[in-house]
Amino acid sequence: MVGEFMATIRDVAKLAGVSVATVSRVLNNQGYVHEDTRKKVEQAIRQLNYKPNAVARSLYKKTSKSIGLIIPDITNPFFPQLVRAVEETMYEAGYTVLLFNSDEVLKREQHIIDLMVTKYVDGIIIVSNTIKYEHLKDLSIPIVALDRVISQEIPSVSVDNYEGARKAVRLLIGKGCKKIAHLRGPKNVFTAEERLRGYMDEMNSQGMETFVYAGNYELNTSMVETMKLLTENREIDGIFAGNDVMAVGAIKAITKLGIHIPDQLKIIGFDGIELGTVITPELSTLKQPIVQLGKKSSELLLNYINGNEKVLRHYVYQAELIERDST
Amino acid sequence: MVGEFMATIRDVAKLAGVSVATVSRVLNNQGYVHEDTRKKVEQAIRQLNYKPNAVARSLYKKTSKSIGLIIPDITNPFFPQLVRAVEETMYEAGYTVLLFNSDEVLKREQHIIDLMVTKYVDGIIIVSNTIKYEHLKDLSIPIVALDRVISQEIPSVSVDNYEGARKAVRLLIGKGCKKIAHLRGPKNVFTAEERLRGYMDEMNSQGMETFVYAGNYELNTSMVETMKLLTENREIDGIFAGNDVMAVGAIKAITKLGIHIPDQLKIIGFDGIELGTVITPELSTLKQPIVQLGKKSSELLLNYINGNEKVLRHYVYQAELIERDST
DNA sequence: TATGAATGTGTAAACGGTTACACATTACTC
DNA sequence: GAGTAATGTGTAACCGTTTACACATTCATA
Repeated sequence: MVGEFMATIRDVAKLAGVSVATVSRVLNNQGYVHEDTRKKVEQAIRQLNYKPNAVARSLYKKTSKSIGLIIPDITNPFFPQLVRAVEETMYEAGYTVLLFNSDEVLKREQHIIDLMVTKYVDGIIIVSNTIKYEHLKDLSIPIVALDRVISQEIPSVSVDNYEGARKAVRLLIGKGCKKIAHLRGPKNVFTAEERLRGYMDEMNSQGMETFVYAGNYELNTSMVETMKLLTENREIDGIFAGNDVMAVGAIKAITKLGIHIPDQLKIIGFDGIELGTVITPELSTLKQPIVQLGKKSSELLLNYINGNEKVLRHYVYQAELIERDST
Repeated sequence: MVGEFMATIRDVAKLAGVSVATVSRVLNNQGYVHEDTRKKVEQAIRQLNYKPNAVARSLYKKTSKSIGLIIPDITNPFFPQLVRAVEETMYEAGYTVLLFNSDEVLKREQHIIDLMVTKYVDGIIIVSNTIKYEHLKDLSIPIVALDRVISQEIPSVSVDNYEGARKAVRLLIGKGCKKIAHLRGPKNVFTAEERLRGYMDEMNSQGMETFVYAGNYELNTSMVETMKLLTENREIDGIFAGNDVMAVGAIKAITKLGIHIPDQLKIIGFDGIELGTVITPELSTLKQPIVQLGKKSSELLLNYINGNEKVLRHYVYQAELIERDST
């Protein structure tokens, strides 16, 4: 691998008996280089186990072959797959990813962005509800918003949460549910608001009464809230949870209460994380194409970095209804 | 934030009417700077919204305030917490983390390491069974092995899998299990081998017959294998699964067969991932101090980077027995 | 008051690459 | 065979920092 001594381009040049410019040319495969010279240089490179210094290159080129990925919290089961997809795609394109957990704290996000600017990252993928266009508009590096659209001016890759929610509700109705509650996600979170809106619109269009319960996309509060919901309102026979994690929490509560799923009560989640297939009963859900989201956002960012993408793009995917045992 | 124009140290110097050396001195808070001069410089810095260029700094200092983190796969539920803890600790110390998923493919790991060397990362934390001391010995940057010990020569932070396994088996025996099977993890994986060894030793020391079934730390194969195990050998009344994911797979299979947990069969896992508390019945397990592992490995690495740590250290944590509903 | 230490500042050379430009040489074209 | 284009190579400036060194000035001490 690499020992204490690291050869520089000058060492290679000396050994090969050429100038550094020539070495650089063979390295980057550009400009004219005589075949014999190239051979000599390649030989010297091998002999010294020379690897061009990425930092020096960055300094001159103002590019680092790395991108920043800001997510709220990798511990949230939605993100590992997303991160994996991004890392994978970027790695194949020769880019390194700098990972940051922001907890959606604006101050922290801003600090992270400043940091990345000084490191010459070539682009940023961000998942955030707190950051707004005004915080980003002066930035000179490409940014894409992932999973949430931040503003019309920032390219994005996301899922149609509204339509997905309507599909979820429609399924429950189709299965004969008469009283359908919604365990909503946190306030001011884009995806949660959209899913709530979808629920409301679909319910209203069917002339059904709505029951909305607070939640924050987390398991434990969802358990508590479900307990409350079911004791307060015993005729509820369908629950649309704001995400799979909440649905799993709800299932725990429901099971604890001795209510049978899906006979007495049907439940559906949103996201399509693995957890849903692991629990009993397996969870029906609206599956987001997580890997595709990660991949597409990476490709989009790469296109912007390379200047291929000239117009602002917003990609929207549809969530896929996956029916399993909970409905 | 940062616009198209990025001020350099020369711009600051010019505006403040001093030399770049002086600006550098106030920036790094070292050497003598007259109070009045410092004021002027700080004023200029603010005025230009100047942020020192990390890349240029790296080039000269041969340091990047970043570290590499190589894990097999972030998608494996053990890793998100670990990654979070590392990122957190590093961020607080002013370091950025470069994340890589290696799938434990040696070629890829080596390539990643080469890449990091050219990027002047200050250190590496690696989780790997494939990489060996010989691949690392020529490296001049600090490395620490996480979750697995690679060799005596590489500092490490890990868990006592052997003793943990013995504790798990002892619990099952204490609960009255007569025939205890082990769903083992993948061959040649350090943690899996240690847990197997713990199982064997504890069983043998109690004069009990052993039943070992193959597995690879994954859910689906675990389900299949459990089905096989229970049809082949109906008297099994205790299962020690190599990790929690396998335990969850086993529980699914067991539930499907209509066998009641924990009355007819008890099961215990290893890891202490969140998943275990989410399923029904909640899983008994040997909880690894995942956050501590991440934190300690980061601190250890930082100490090596800063030259504080002079002797090679191996930290070993004990897994904690957590009894829940599956036993 | 002479002298050395402490304080304050600037110049220029690194760090390790890339590339504009200049200068040769060789290959075509008519 | 002259003129032009294509090919091949080197020199040196540049990217934006840090720091060794030199040089001044001020301060303290005997």
